[in-house]
Amino acid sequence: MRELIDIEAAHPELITPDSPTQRVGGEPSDAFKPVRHRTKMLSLANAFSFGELTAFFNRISSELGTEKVEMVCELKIDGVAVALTYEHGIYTGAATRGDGEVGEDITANVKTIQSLPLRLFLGSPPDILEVRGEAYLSKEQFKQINEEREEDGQPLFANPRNAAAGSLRQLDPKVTSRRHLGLFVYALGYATGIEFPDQWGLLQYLKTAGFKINPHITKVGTLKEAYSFCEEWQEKRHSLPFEIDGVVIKVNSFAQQKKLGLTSKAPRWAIAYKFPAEQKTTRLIDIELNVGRTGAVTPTAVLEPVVVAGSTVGRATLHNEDEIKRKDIRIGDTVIVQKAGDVIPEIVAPIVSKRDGSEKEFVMPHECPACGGEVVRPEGEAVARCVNINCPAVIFEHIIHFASRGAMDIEGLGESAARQLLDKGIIKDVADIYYLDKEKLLGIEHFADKAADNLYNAIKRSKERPLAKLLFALGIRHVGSHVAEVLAGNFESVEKLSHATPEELIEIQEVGPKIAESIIEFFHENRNRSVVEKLRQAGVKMEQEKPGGAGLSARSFAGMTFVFTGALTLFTRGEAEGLVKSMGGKASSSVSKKTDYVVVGENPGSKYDKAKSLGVKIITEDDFKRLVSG
DNA sequence: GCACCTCGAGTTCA
DNA sequence: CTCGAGGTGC
Repeated sequence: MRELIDIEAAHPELITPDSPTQRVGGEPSDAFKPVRHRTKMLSLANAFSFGELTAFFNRISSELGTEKVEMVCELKIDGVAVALTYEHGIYTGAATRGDGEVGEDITANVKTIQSLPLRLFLGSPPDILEVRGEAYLSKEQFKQINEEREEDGQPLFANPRNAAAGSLRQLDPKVTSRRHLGLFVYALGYATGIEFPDQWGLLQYLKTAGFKINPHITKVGTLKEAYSFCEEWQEKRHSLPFEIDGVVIKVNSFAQQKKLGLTSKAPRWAIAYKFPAEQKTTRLIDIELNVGRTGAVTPTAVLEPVVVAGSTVGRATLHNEDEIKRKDIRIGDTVIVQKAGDVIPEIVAPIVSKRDGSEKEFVMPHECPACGGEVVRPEGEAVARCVNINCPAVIFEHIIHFASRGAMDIEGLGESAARQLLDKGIIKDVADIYYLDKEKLLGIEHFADKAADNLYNAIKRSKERPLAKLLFALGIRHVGSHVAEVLAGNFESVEKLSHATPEELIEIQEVGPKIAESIIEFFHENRNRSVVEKLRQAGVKMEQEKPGGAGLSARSFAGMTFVFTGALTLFTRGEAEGLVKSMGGKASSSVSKKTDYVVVGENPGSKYDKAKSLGVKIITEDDFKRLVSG
C-alpha cells in the first residue's frame, strides 16, 4: 500500500483514476469526513400489512386523480445506503447516508467494491452524476466473516447489514476489500443535463452505464399485483444469496412522483413493504421505572435475555401505563418480543395461555422511585410525572441534557462526571457548571490533569453557543431544538423572550397556546430566573448579534417578498412561508422584479430560471435558514 | 372538528 | 424507533 501511494506521488501521470490497480488506495485522511449530500437522502415510509399498503395506494390514486398508477417493485436489500458521485463519468466519491443531509466520506472503501464501475460506459456522461444504492454482504460472505471473527475471538456481527456497515467504516481499505461487498444502485441523487421519464427508464440507464441493478424488479399496474410481488418474495427470500427485509414500491412516472411530492423525511410516492420482524418469546421478569428530565416516569420491561434479530435483548420500553394496560402485560408474563425497525426492542403481546396465576398487574406508583416525591398524572394525559422540582433524578437528567450535543455541547460532561459532581454537592444546577475550576474538576474520579483541562475548556467554549442552543438547553417544556430555533429567530435575547406576552408568542408561526404558556411559566418560576441570572453572571452569551451591514436583519423581513421553488427539505413550504410572514415579509408564488429573494430547494422549476433572467437574488434553503435564525 | 405533519421526549444495544 | 401532543390547514 505504502509503495503504491509513493509510486503515485512520484508519477501521477502514469495513473488514471479508473485504473484497475487503483481499487485500494486513496487519501486515508479524507476517511469519514462529513460530506453534504447534494439532495437530501430520504428514508421511506413503511407498510407492515396489506391494509397499510392499500391505504398508501388509495392516497396516491386519489391525489393523482386516477386508479391507474404504474408502479415499480424492487427488493429491499438489507445493507447500507451509499451515495456515489461521478464527475464526467469517473468515480470521484462516496458517502454514507448519515442523517440524510450530511454523511461520511467513504470514497476509498467503496472503491474496493469489485462491481463498482470506476468509469461509466456512457458516450457523453453528465458533468456530475450522483446515484444512490445499497452496499451489502452476501449471506455467504457474512457467514465466512463471522467464522473468521470467531476464530480470532472478536465479537460477531449480528447481521449482514451490521457487518456491511462495519466493513465500510474501516480505516484501512484493504480490510474492506477483503470483505467482498456487493452493490446495487436504485436511485438518482443528482444529475446534470439528463432527465428520465420514469423509474424504470432510470434503472435501465444505470444498468447501461455499468452499475449493477437488482435483477428482481417488476413493473405493475395494480395494488393487487404489487402485493403479490411482496408475498412472493416473502416466501422466496431465503433462496436469495443476500438478505432482504422487504419490497420497495415506487410510483413509476417521475411526473407523478413530482405531483405527489415529499415530506421532510420520505418521498410520498414510495413505500417500503416490510416483512414481519423476527419474533421470540421470553419472560418479563420485572418492570422498572425511569425518571426523565421532565420528571416523566417511564416503565421499562426487564426481560430474561433473548437473542432477537441478531442481538441480545434484556430491556424494552413500555412507554406508559396505558400502553401496558392496552396490551394487558403483567409482571411474570411470557411475552412476544421483536425489534422495531430491527433496532429498538418492543413487546408485542403477552401469551395469555401461558399464565399460571402468579402474574402481577403493573400499577404506576404514586411515589417517585428516585426521590419518593409525588407522582402526578394529569387528567387526559398519558405520562405520569414526578413533580418534585428538587428530584435528584430530574436534576441529573437535566444536566445531561444541558451538556448534550444538540444543546450546549460540553464534551466531557457525561453521565459519570455529572453524577459525581452532583453527589459530591459540587454543583446543584446547570449554572453551577460555569463556576467550576480546575481544582474542583480534579476531584472527579478518572479525571486526571488532562481530562480536567479539557472539560474546563469545553465549558468555557460552551458560553458562546448560539441563542437557539441555549434556549433548547434550558429545558423549557415543549421547547425542543426546532421550536428553540424558531424562538431565536424572533427574539434577540433571553431577556426579550422572558418579557414576551402570551399574545406576542402566539403570533409566531408554530407557537400555539401550550408552548406560549409553558414559556411564560418557565420565566415566572423564581428558580429558573435565578439560574438564568447565574448563567449570565458567569458570562454565558444570552443574545445574538443581528446580521449587520447590507444584509438582512434577522428580526424583520418587513416589506420583503420571498418566493420558494423546488422541494424544500429543511422546512415544509407552509413553515417557510409562515416564517416569512411571522417576520413581517410576504411569500409569493410567482417571481417578478419586485421579488427580493428566491429560495431554491431540490429540483427547482421554471421560477429558478426566471429569477436568474430577472437578476433576482437566489439563495439556498440553508442561506434562508441562516437569515431566519440570525 | 378532524386529518395530517412535525416535534418532543424517552429508549436499546454494541 | 415509539407514542403522545402541539400546530396547521381543510
